[in-house]
Amino acid sequence: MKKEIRYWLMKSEPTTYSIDHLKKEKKTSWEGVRNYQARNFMQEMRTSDLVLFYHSNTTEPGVMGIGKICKEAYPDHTQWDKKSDYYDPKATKENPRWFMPDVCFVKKFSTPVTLTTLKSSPFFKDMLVTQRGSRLSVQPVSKKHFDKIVSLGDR
DNA sequence: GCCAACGTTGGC
DNA sequence: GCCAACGTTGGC
Repeated sequence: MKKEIRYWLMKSEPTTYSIDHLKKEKKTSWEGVRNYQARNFMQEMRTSDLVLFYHSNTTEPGVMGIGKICKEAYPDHTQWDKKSDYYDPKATKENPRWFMPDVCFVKKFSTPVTLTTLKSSPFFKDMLVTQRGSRLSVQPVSKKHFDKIVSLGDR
């Protein structure tokens, strides 16, 4: 069976969870996503897929480094936790609504690839993240965009 | 802190 | 099933 690596972009607010947190922990469960489109993308993710780790809602939003999917989507336990911000009263154990993969650390860029950089080049103009009003926190990325961003960030 | 863009909710 | 009201995201 053919197995092709796919590429993704995942947003996180650095005050909540930054690339440095991931670097230190090596691995994290991507809990808290409460958007169906983002959830569906996470369910498509396969082990070894690569992820652009993006900082949102910060002074310089942009891609900070690379992660890798190290466990495929499974139910997000915070949906059942009444004390959690991510609690969803409509989710049941029999019928979980929300799923998350585990993401492992690969590398932190020496040079972050900022949203400004991405927006300034026509090469990236059809990326979802550069489109105005794109709030989607988990997005597919093409190989050409992934490779280019890595070449800009990792040097 | 503002606000545009977008997703979700709920009344009808 | 429509759509107005509301809540959230996230750049600036």
